[in-house]
Amino acid sequence: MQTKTRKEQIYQVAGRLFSQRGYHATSMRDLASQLGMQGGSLYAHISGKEELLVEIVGQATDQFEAALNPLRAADLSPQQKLREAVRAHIRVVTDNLESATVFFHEWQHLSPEAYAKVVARRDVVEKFYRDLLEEGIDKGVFRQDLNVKLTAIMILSVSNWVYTWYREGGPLSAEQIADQYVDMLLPGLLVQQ
Amino acid sequence: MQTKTRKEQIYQVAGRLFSQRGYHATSMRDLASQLGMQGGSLYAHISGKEELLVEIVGQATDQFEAALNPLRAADLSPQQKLREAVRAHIRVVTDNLESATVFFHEWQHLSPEAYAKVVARRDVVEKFYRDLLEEGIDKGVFRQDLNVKLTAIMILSVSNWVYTWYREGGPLSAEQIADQYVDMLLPGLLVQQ
DNA sequence: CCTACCGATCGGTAGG
DNA sequence: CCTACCGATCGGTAGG
Repeated sequence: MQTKTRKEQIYQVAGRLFSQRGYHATSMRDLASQLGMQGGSLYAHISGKEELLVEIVGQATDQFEAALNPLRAADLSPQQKLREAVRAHIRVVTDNLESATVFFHEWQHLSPEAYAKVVARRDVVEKFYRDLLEEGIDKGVFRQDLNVKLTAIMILSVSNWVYTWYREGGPLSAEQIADQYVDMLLPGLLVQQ
Repeated sequence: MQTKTRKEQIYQVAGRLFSQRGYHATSMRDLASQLGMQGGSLYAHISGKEELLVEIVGQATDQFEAALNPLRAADLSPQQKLREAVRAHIRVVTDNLESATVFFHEWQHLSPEAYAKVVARRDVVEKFYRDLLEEGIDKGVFRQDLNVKLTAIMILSVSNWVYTWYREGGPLSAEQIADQYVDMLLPGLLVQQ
């Protein structure tokens, strides 16, 4: 296991600063000084400030996709698949709190091309939950009268919002948060027994 | 009904620009030009850039308090009170989409003193929901094993997150969104019949 | 509300 | 990775 390349170090410190102060409020000199170098020296490693934002937001999106995609074809009941999805989703948020914060807060400040790509990849995550809900409806597990789109947004709301309040060392693990959320949400989704 | 004062116009345009571009990415000259004046002229009306942020965030907080506080002592069942609270909460978000966006995105960039005040006022809103849940538990309506704090955060999550996706002219009104959310959430909160 | 300006700082580059 | 620098722009002020 090699130590981090200088480039990865730069991304990491940029993620921390962007999440704390915001993208536009972080100067390249702030970033450089935290890395023990001069402002201009950063450009030996990166092409510009926006590369940092593109990279951090891209890393976060990668993580969400890597966490959810394997569940698409998983052999689980809809209830169990929802539980595993929310667990994985919240774990991505809590394990990558800084890049998740940058992802949710700063992606609007990307250039139009990078912005469009992120929108498309966000839509994939939302579609994952819509497909999951529709699968559950087809199987007779979830209520037929669900508003699939709004329900997917509800699941995303609670899972994403974790980035605003979760702090390491808090009383609940990512799994515990997810399980308690799913326990509260499932009764409203399931058909009456 | 008097037309807006110049100061109110400045706050409004600042809210729009801050919500679109972010606080730090909006220059006082951008703002001035949208108002048909020169950059320096703004300072005849306001003390500085931060006054704008303080004012916009303060307006949003005022709205949340004004919407929820009257419900504290309302003579409603816990279920109905929850429904009215989420309706009012989401209505504040949808009716003030720009200042709500600034509130959720930019309040971290306030000076330490202004920041502390906003934190305190956010805690009041969260406490409103915790009190509501505890009242429902005491009355035997909500489950005794609810994690009150996490449940309050869940309600805040879905209600607040509306700012990220709601657009005027969409298929659902604030009331419809709120009602569908509450319909889905209540079964998980109520004691089994 | 304008003109003209202030010092400070910005992202980025040239040349080593 | 550093020194030294570029033009541009920042928030804000003085004086009218």
